Amino acid sequence: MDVKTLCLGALTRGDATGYEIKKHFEDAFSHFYAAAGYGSIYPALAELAEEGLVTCTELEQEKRPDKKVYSLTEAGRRAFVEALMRTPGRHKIRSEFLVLMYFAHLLPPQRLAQVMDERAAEFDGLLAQIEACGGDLENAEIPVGVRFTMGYGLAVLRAGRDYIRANQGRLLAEVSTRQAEARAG
Amino acid sequence: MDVKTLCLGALTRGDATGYEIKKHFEDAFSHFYAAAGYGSIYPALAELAEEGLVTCTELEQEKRPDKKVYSLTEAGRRAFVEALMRTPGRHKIRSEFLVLMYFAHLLPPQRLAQVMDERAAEFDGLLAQIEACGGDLENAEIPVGVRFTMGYGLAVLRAGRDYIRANQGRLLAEVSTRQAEARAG
DNA sequence: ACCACCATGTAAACGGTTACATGATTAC
DNA sequence: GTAATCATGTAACCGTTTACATGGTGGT
Repeated sequence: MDVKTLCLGALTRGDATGYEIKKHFEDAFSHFYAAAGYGSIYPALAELAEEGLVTCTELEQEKRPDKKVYSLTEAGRRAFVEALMRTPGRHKIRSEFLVLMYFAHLLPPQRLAQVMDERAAEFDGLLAQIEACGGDLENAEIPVGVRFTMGYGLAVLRAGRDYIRANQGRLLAEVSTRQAEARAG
Repeated sequence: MDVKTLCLGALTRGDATGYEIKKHFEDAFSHFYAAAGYGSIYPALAELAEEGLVTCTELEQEKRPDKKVYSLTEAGRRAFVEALMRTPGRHKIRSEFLVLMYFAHLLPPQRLAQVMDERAAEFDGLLAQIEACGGDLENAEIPVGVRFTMGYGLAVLRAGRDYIRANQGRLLAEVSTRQAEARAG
């Protein structure tokens, strides 16, 4: 799924500028889709406008730079739904964190503790973000799919964080004793 | 973390060909790091050899194509550990699955059911793969870090699969009634 | 018969990240 | 004063994916 398709999706929620689209990704997608940068969003919007999938209205502002507000066209909405029908719906993970942990026996315990702390803290932050947004999962205002992704995030992030916290001490102890044994011969 | 670094890591486990390295990624990394293809592994190994981080021995085989067995050098091992010390250890997810679910209200229930079934089945497959490899997590033969990633995978994949299974019926029902309401006016 | 496994590589295409370029406002 | 927010865009770089190219062995 490329940034163009993602932008179409963001615009199904209402008109927005490139800047606002990026914020939306950070607010709603951060726990399941690595955010795209401006370097890919702005060119994507320009291309979508050329293809007639979005329209662009320039607004002059006082005390602020001008902004370009994009709106989804009917063709854009159709193209987006078709893209959703076609994509295999893969779930890809690239976890340098787990690569680091996989090679734990090669790293000093201090470094491992740091890496685990950082990840648990990040998961706590993402959990807080989901909990803050919209209050509870029973809120009928929230679209059903959005609620699904929030609940999914809560379930999986908690499982990950709890696993890290529960196994941190043991892993550190085991790595320390193994490395001490290795040094002793 | 690029493919070159990942190849160095794979070679800390013992000498291997490019083909075997890819298999190792698929066996051990599949639930936390999207596999690299041959198109990135073979060039990566060639570059590592040029840099003196690995050595390469060509073996002629009968009834099989020749193979090139790569070994980590001392410099390669140091470079790998340094890379592990430097990387921020990020945990990136790109889930088209959750993007699809986020926009559930735009999709037919049939498609949503298919997408959820596929994902739950994939998670079951990954769980089976982890459970098959090495038997139980108390196995002392398995390096501590490898055991950590296996346990992490079991915890998080189970949480994800269980969440999908538990919410599938409700989501489908809600989407159906909402879409019926929308059609009715 | 057909598919999976073993085994290596190249080249083009594609897409995303990063760095650069600019600059006022508002809140701490 | 310092950081974050608002606001857009380009260009070079980097790395991965995909398609192409080849071909014998072993199992169902």
